Amino acid sequence: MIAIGVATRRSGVSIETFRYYERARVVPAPGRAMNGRRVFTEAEDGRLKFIRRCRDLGFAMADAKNLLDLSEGSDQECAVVQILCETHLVGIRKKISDLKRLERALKELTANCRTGSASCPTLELLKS
Amino acid sequence: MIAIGVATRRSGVSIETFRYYERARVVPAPGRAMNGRRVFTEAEDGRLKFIRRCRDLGFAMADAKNLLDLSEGSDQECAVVQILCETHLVGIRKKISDLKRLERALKELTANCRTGSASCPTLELLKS
DNA sequence: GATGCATCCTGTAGGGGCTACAGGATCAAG
DNA sequence: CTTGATCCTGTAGCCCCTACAGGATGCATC
Repeated sequence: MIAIGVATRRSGVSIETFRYYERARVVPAPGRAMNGRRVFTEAEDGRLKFIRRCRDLGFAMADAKNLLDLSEGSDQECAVVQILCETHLVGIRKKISDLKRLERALKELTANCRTGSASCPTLELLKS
Repeated sequence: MIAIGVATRRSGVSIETFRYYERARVVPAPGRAMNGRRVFTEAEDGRLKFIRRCRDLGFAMADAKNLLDLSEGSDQECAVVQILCETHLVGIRKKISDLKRLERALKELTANCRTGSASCPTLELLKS
């Protein structure tokens, strides 16, 4: 008899977010008590934690759901999991290098930014 | 007499995106020709490029607009610009370190991922 | 029993920053 | 005169929540 508040607190997902997950069919809808409130089983609790962990690792919702499905399937296809993770890793690395380029560009842009000049060199650079 | 297609192609902003900018009042609406089509001046062209550059540097829309306003103001307050850039830089660096943590976590998660095992170690770790 | 607070419910709207249509009108070239 | 490019408005969708409004319960206390 796990209530929504308990389940979500345990997994670190907010109540609102869980309801969104339910609506979006990320996780199957839990059963209901007589009073209409959601009742979570341990399995549903686990699923929520699983999804949350995937999200924390930066996986997209679709990937998270995919991984969840794989983890519940009879044959846990390790190869598929590996591909998903590897692809994600590539994306993360690309983001890092993109941000590093941004960092460099921004540093360069503001390199001449010293108080005291009449017009702002940074703005001048942005203007072209 | 610059048409929307030309102006947006020049700045690298798509037509649809420009119309969104206009709607969202990111840039002032350009004038219209007799036939109802937008007519861009050089100034509007420049603004579009400016915004685009800011976006390329990862600035949020609000910041980009802010910088644009600053660049068109009479006194280009360099200090404000500097603060905006510095804050943005901090955000970028945080994102980089967050992603690096992700990268490490993901690498660790999949470290045991070798073909041939009965159950997928990665999934086991995600399950907890 | 009444009060009060916590918890839960549904439903809807908003956010950021576009993108992708549908369904037209107009223009320029051949 | 026809074709194809360009433009117009308006609306809906994307991702992943978040934030209400407006209510119904549950539980502890007086």
